[in-house]
Amino acid sequence: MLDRVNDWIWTRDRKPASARETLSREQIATAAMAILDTEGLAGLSMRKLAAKLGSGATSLYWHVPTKDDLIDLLIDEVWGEIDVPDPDLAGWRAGALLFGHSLRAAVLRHPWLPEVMYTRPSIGPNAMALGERGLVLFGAAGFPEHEVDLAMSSVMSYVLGTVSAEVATREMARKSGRPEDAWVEDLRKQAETVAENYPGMQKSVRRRTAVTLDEGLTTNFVFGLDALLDGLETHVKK
Amino acid sequence: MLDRVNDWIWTRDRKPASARETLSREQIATAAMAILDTEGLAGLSMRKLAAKLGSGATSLYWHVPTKDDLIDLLIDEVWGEIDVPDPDLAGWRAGALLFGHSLRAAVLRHPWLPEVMYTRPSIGPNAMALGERGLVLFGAAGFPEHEVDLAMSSVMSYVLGTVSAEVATREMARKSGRPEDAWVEDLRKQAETVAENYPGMQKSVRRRTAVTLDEGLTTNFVFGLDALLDGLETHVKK
DNA sequence: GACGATCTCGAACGGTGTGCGAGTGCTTTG
DNA sequence: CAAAGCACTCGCACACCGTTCGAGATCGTC
Repeated sequence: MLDRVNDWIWTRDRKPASARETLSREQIATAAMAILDTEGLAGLSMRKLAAKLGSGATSLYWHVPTKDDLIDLLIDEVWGEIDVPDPDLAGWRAGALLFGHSLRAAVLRHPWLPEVMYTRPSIGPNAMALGERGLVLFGAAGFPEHEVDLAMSSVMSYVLGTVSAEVATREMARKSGRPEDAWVEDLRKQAETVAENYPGMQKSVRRRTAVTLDEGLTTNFVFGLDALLDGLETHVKK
Repeated sequence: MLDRVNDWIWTRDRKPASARETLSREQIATAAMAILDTEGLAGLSMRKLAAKLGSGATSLYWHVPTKDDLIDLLIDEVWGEIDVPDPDLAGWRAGALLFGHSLRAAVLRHPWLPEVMYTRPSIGPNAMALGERGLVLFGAAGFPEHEVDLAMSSVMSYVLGTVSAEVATREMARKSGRPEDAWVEDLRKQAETVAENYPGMQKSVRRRTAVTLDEGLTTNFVFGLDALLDGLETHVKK
């Protein structure tokens, strides 16, 4: 370079340990997460991701073995966002409720999760830590030992199942590009035609569309979670 | 043609209405279902499907607008396989239990379902009929009217959530190519290393791998379903 | 200045879903 | 019997995908 002395100073003043400016796995992961959260699973391609980072597509493969591995990383990142309260603070029931809501919120923040989470094992570090804290929470409730796993996994399954369906609905609304209440109204009209010969479904659709989308989905979620926890509570030894 | 007279007779003797032998939407659907059930979602491509039917890939597009539409068709087919008992026969609780087991069995028969069912609405004819019969079943239980939808959908969500995770496990075992018990043993070893610093998870893994894969998954499923139904039952007016 | 490690990346391979338009066989009409 | 029109098939091509390979650039270290 022409101005070698200044360049020397510059580069010396910057952290001398870090070599040239380079891609990192963390950088890739956060960029990928951003694309997933805004454009969904179908919107994430290695080329697009690389473009967002201003690099060549195949450069990514030096930092990440495979697209699937990258997604594994991101899934585990999501598991890391979930709150599992200490049972000493709020007690088991309240803790489980909080856990459920936190799990739901995380999935709503990352609506691509249901599409991928059922196709691979969850054995990343955050998944492990989540499981451990969950076992502590449910262990403190007083279930017979062999039921602790069962209780926890039934709550997780309920929450993930409900919120997966919820995400599907919300994504449809979002992708339609229309205002949410207008979309609900459209849906009602359409469903009423489709459900012409099904009086029960007719009424059901009408009931569901009588409230806000968010309100309806939340009520739905809470109702089932409460019922499940009610049922589980009868198993604890007092 | 050379033998025009005979040809005339031949063609006349065959149903004159049906024209030449041709592809049909049903044919395509059943072939696609077969591929999905044996090779999974990733194993289904339009070219492979066409090859299986002995036709050109793009011929399919005359009968089916799009691959996604085809999958919608197949999903609705699955909904059609599910049993929703008449509440007069077995009562609500037993009926709901049966419904849950039937739903689980259907998903286990079509393990590709969780990967796709959360990405689209279910408004096909079979989905509608299923919903209607479900509402009848849960309606007969004696829930307050506004809770009928909630109760039914919580059961569906629980079952689908649980069985989605179950399918993920089973598919992993299947794809490993090893005998099931050997795979479980491998999993136990691996999980114990991964969960090194998590004593609760350690014990949990050991508990889970102490029984058959099938036995463990079934117990898990039944436990949560029973608990949920217990919780729901307190809502019915006696 | 040379070497080895680290990192980037263009070209290419074998796949994907699907639009287009030409072609083929069958039925119906003149 | 010919001609027209419909129902259906399908090869080609396009734009995209994940990923491999190997050549190159840039660095710290001897």
